[in-house]
This record gives sequence, structure tokens and C-alpha cells, in this order.
Amino acid sequence: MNKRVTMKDIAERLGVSKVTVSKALKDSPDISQALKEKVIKTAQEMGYIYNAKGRMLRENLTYSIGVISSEKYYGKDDYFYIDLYKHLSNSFEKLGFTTTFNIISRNDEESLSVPNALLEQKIDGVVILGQMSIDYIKRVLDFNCPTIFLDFYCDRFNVDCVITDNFFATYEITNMLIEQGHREIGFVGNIHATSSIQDRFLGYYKALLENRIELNKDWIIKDRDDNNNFIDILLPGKLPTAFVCNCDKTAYLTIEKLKSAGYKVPDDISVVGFDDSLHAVLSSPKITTVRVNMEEMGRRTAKIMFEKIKQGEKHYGKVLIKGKIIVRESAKPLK
Amino acid sequence: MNKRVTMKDIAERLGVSKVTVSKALKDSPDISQALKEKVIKTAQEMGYIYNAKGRMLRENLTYSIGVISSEKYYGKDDYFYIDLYKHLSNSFEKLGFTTTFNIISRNDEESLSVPNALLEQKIDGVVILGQMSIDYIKRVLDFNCPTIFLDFYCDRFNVDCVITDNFFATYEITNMLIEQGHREIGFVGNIHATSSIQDRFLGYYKALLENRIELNKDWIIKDRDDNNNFIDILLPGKLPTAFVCNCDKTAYLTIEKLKSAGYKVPDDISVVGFDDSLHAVLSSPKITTVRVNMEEMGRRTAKIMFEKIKQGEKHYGKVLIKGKIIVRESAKPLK
DNA sequence: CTGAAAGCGCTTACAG
DNA sequence: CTGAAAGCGCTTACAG
Repeated sequence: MNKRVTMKDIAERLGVSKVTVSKALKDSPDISQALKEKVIKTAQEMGYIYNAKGRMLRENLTYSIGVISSEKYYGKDDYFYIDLYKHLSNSFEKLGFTTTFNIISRNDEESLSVPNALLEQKIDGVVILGQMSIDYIKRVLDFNCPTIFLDFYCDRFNVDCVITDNFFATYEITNMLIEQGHREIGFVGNIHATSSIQDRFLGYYKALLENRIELNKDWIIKDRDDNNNFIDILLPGKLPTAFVCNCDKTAYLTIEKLKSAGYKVPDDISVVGFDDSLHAVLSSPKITTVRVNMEEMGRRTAKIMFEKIKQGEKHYGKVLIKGKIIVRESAKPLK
Repeated sequence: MNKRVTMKDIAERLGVSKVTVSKALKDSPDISQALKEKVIKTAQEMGYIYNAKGRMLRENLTYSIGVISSEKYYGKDDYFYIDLYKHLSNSFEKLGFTTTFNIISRNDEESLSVPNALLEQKIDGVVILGQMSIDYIKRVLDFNCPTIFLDFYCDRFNVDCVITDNFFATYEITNMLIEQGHREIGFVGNIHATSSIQDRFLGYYKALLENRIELNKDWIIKDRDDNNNFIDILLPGKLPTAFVCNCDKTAYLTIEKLKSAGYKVPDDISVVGFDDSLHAVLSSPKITTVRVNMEEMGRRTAKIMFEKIKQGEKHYGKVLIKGKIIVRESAKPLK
């Protein structure tokens, strides 16, 4: 590969200084229109390609962002974080940034082994996509590189995060059921398993409170043990008229359970889920659920990172992104 | 964020030159052991983090590789390329490289819009992961950046590629069936749809030829139209005793078709697939198939790229990676 | 074994 | 509107 053309080469060819070339190429008001056009034309003719390495050193910015994510989120039927990555990366591209993507193996997460990009200051910021071990997060934060948690939060660290508004979404979807005439509404999910299940439960509970509906403990049903392993769902003796499930997989399993007990969904009982995952559409009937607004999550994360890098470490705290209710067949008004 | 410590700071603290610091930190034989240890200790104390930006400019290398892949490979039940990316990225990390990952939207592929990393010489090489449009590939190659095609090839361009040995794998799996006593063996797949189906067909055909088994045209069955849209599989009047399918999804659909026609797999007829995808294990019976060696594909791609960058543009041509037969229940010896 | 000099390709602040 | 100077953090080639 022969040597690349630089601004200096263009400058020499045109008999101007490289400062002028630099300004012309970035469309600075300093330069006359005529000269700008000449510079751009010559650059094209000479096959010039801008070399960011000069700027990187000068500004001590690479305009690259590291996205770090645990291998455990990329199993056989997990596509959620790939979708989110896609949106995130697109948003950064629009702001002129490149994203490096590291899927951290179990081994590396265990041994606190961190990507080269972080070790060598090749990135201006880090997005941790999905919860990782506390120790690993600590290790990343030690590099003092602007960091955002995406799709999770962690009260132990005072780090900005962008997450779905779990609370508000179940509040809304429960309200929808109430407006449809339901007053006997259960919740399926172990509220001690994860913080996001807890938030989803609390949104459901708030909707009940606002409508002065008593919480019935028999209708709060576990879908998993405290270690997040799914367990058999036990239906209560007397059923409510609707179930709010903490996720689509649980909604799917609940529907299967109800069907095998001889109930019809949604004719006998309505069921709603959360996530709009594959389970929601594979289920029969298809599941009314909450779709996470990934595009907005990506956009906001990129925007906040951009501001942190450009304007110094402002603090944004928890940024909540609203989900959207997707109406399908698994829930219907109480007749 | 306060200013970062540089080699100069360490040098001043120790009263040596920054050349010495640089050499000590990269463990050069030029420096005495005692001094090395002192430098490393001081660097740690001062919170020094190596800054690759200096080296990037100096060497005109970023030690970053761009991975470019079309959005169409990241649909709801596609995880294949994520797995491959993971291995690829790991292999590059081991060589000291960072990988940027761009999933190109349909729009961007159409409008030939290319990632920032390529526009600004932020990467030393490009891996195109999975076939993209000819025009898009052309646009990428125009940047004159060392490029490797991963998991596809394209005779129009004289570009190195790393691919699964489709031909050899179906040759082997067909031979396995023949050794099990099968002599009436069909092939399911449209041999005009893609080049890899063609290669898989030819491997199957070679196994027949070697064993002097006549090719029966009635047993070459289409699974899709020429535009890659799946179509209903039409079973022939007289069935062979085994089917070699061009992929697991097709094997899955073939098995479903056979079952609904009243046949038992593998008792009445054996079926084998290719890819070891989700379909292979979701199917009942589970499918005997060929597993692509992703780890090796990633490793070889990284190694070849490394050599191209370090030793100049050697030519490697088509690098074939052997797959591995995974034996499951969908095929059995002819009694 | 140690270090002074030069330079990678840009941009910014300043002078004209 | 144009340009000379300085410098970002490293590394290499060379001198001692």
C-alpha cells in the first residue's frame, strides 16, 4: 500500500498552507468559498482520506466508545441486546463516533480481564450494556473513563444509567386492564428475584392503589426462585380475571398453565406480559405486552455520553425511557 | 477529569528520559532490570495508563479492526453471526487489537453509507461478516484498507476470505450415510439459490460419484425459490432412504413434512442437516448435522489480518475451515 | 545501558 | 481571508 495523501500534500499541490486545507475541509467560515471548493476538488482528485489519528492525539479524544457486555446475554434465544446495540451504535455513528463492541466471556468477567480499548485509552467513554458482576464494574470504573450503564442500574455506584421505565409501564398496562373492567388482577413474578421485577410489581400495585383495589396476596404468584431459576407456576384456587406478568416468558408459561387447566385465554382470563420478546408472538394467543423503546434508549445514551465527553462529567442520574403497550389477543375487556 | 499522567511525567519524577520510560514499559532488553522495576512501580503509583493515541499517529496504525455486517443477518432467530463475531473479536483482542462493530441497516447498505471508522482511517483492516451487496462491497474496497470476507466469498473480487468448507462437510456427512448402508439418498435445497447451497450439493454429489451411486433427479428437491424465499417442500412419489438437507431449517421442515405424511424419522427415513442451528435441537427428533468451527474461523481471520497488516498485503485466497459432524437422532443405519 | 532529536497528521490560538 | 508556530504522546534510529 503506497503512502496515503495528507493535508500537507494537498497544501503543497495548491500552494497554500495546511492550516488552510484543514479549515477548508471542515468548512470553516475562515475560508473563502472559492478556495474551499478548490481544496475539496483537489482532495478528491488526489484520493485524500481524512486521517483521524492526528486529531485523536491533538484533542486526546478518539471519538470511539467502548460497549461492554456480558456473554451471558447472548445465548441461543437472546437477541434483545443485539437489537439494542444496533440502535446504540447507529446513534453514536450519527454523532461522528465509532463503537467498539466487547462481549466479555464468563472467564474474563471472572478474572476481571478488561478490553484492550480500555487499557490503552482507545475510547472516550464506556457503555456497560446489561448488568455485570460488581467486581467487574468496579474494575471498569477504575479507569476513570466516562461510563453509562445501559438497561440496568446499580445503587452501589453513582453512575448515570439509561433504563426502561418498568414502574410506569406496568402501571399503565394495569390501568388499561382496570379501564377494561377488570378489578380482580393478579401479578406473576418473584418480587425478590430482581430489581426490575420489583419495579414492575410496584407499578402494578400503584394502579391498584389509585383505583382503591385491595391487593390480594393469593394472586401474587412466583414464576422463579430467588436465584432466578424458573419454577412451576401454581395457580390459586380462585382465579382473578386478569394476570399482569413480569415478562413475556412468564406470561407464556402462565397461559400454557391456564390452558392445560382448561381455561380459555382471553375468554376466561386475560394475561399481559412485558418485553415484546419472541415468546409474545410465539404464544397462542399472542400476548399483549410492553415494548421497550430501544431506539430512544440508544439515542439518549449516545446523547448523554456526547455531553459528558464534550462538556465534562455532568451528572444525569437515572434516565427512564417510556415503553409502549402493544395490544394483541391475550387480554380483552371484561364483559 | 484531571489531566492524565504521561510517560513524560514518569520520566520527570524519576529523573530519566521518556525514551527510557517507554522502553522500560514495553520490557525492552535495552533497559536494566532494576530500572524497569522502578519505572513500572512509579507508573503504577502515579496511576499511569498507556495512551495508544501517540503510537497510532507514530505508526499510522490504530490496532483496530472494523467488522461490517448487514442488518439482515440479525433477525429474531439469528444468532449465528453474533457467535462468530464473539470469537472473531476475542481472537483480535488476543493479538492486541480492538474491534469496532457496525451492523449496516438496509438503508445504509442501499445508499452505500459507510461507517465513520472507515471514512476517517480509524481502522487498519476490515472484516465483512456475511455477504453484502456488490455495490456496498465495492464501496468498502475503495478505501484500500486490507479486507477479508468472512463466511462468504465473491469471485468478482480478488479478496481473501475465510469460509466453512461446505463441499467437504456434505461430502463427509453423505459418506457417513453411505457407510451406514444408505444407497438411495436425496438432497433438499435449491441449488440455484446460493453459492453455498451449490457447494453443499456438490459435496453430496461427489460422495455419490465415489461410491458409484447414480444421481436421481427426482430426489433433488427444492426448499426455496431462486430468491431465497422458502417454499413448500414437495415429497417425491418414491422416497429415498435418506435426505441430505442443505441447512437445519430445511431439515426441520423436511422432517415435519415427512411426519405429517405418516413417515417416521429416522425409522423409515434418515434426515441430516447443516449448521447446528437452533432448528437442529428444537426438532423432534434432533437433527444430525454439521457444526461450523466458529472458533477456528475467528482465529484464522484474525491471524491472516494480522499478517496482512504487519507484513504487507500478502494473498491468502480462499481459506476453508473444516466443519464437524454432530451425531443426533435424525439419522440411523439402514437395517 | 541511556537519551536527544525528529516526526507521525492534525488543530488551535494567535499574528498579520 | 491566510498562515507560521506549537504541540498532542508516543517510538524509532542513532549517537554516546
